[in-house]
Amino acid sequence: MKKTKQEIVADYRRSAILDAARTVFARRGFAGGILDEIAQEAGIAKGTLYLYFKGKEELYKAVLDHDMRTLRQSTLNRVDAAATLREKIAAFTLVRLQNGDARREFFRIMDQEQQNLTMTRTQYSDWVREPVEHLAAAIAEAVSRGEIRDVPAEKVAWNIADITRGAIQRRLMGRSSGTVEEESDYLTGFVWAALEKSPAP
Amino acid sequence: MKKTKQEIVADYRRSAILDAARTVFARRGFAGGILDEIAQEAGIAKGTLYLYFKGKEELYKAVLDHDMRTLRQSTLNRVDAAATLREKIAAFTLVRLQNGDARREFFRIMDQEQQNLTMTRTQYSDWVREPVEHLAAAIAEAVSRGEIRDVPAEKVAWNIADITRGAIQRRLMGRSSGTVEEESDYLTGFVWAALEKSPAP
DNA sequence: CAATAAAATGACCGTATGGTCAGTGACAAG
DNA sequence: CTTGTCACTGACCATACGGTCATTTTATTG
Repeated sequence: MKKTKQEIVADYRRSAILDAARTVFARRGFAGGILDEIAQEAGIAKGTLYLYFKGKEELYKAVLDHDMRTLRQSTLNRVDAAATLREKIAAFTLVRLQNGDARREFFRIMDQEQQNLTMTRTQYSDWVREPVEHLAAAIAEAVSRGEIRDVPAEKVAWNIADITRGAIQRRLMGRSSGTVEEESDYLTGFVWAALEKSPAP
Repeated sequence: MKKTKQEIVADYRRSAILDAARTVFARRGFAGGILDEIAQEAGIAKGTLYLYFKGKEELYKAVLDHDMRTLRQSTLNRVDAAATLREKIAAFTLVRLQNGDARREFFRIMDQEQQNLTMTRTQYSDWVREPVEHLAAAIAEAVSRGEIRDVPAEKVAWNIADITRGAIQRRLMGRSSGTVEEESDYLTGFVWAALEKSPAP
């Protein structure tokens, strides 16, 4: 069924509001984010916000939902598509770094989002955990195949997530000059050196 | 010169206020932290807060100042005291983990503190950077001595800081069961495997 | 074009909270 | 005991902000 003109306009408004909200929440956090400012940024009046979202909290959740879902999905896709463990690690770091560069504002929100919104935290922390656990499974399998050293798969997977996040943050703060590919290569190489059984002398 | 009774009481008040503020800011962040709540937690009236601090921002900064200074100092002491690179890495991870366990509230604030208080950010980011750069120097030196592989010292130092921070966060969130010593040993071992020149097969 | 419906607006309201200050009382000095 | 000082108090104020809704603007229909 074709979209009516109203639906198109409504979709456009909705995403304009989400973009504005992302910008403002990234700048000031949840508690500090001001709805008047979001409305202005979106080019509408404050009252209009309430035609599309129930209130501040729902708006915030809508931003997080959308962006985290996207990040989770693209990470899973690329990690699962990779054939070898090393490629999976490279894929993981690269997707995250690319996302970090492309959607700075969302990553700023992610950093703050450590404890707020306790109600829905389980949901979000699942979305964070899932890709890491896919990595962990691949690591465990590589260990059992004897491809790499005997390491605790889950811990290592989280370590990979941690150094990737750190690299992204340093990029967001303006340090670190190279391309995301270079950064991903470096990270993958570092981790691989820790996993390798016996590098040639 | 001996402290007068007033000075003793004043010191006590001051630190009670700092403790209360740390608790509340850790729970609700800067924007959400309520001065009435801090006063109640400290067992004083709100007006009294203003006898000891100029306002909300100064109070927040006082907490961060005190705790970050302490963390920076204890990290530097222990890292610099360690003789070998491996011991320095172990020292770094261990102090941070110990601090993470002992001062959960401060670390929760740290996590949130990514962009607020832009004025003083340079100050704080120096305090974060300094210990990492001591590590980096030790790594660079070990590289030039041929003790470890040829790695980019600064990057590796930040990677160590990143995995340590991640480990602390997972502990704060209630996952991860072992002692801080076990965790530190694991992290050190992981990093060392990545740095080692040629492990015996 | 008129009539009607739908969408958007922004002035307005209530509440929460950072900050103030006139008043209180505990304590020290004499 | 009296007096003066000063840390302390909490009622109070001003402001900011989330949320509402009567009114206005825009779109649709006949």
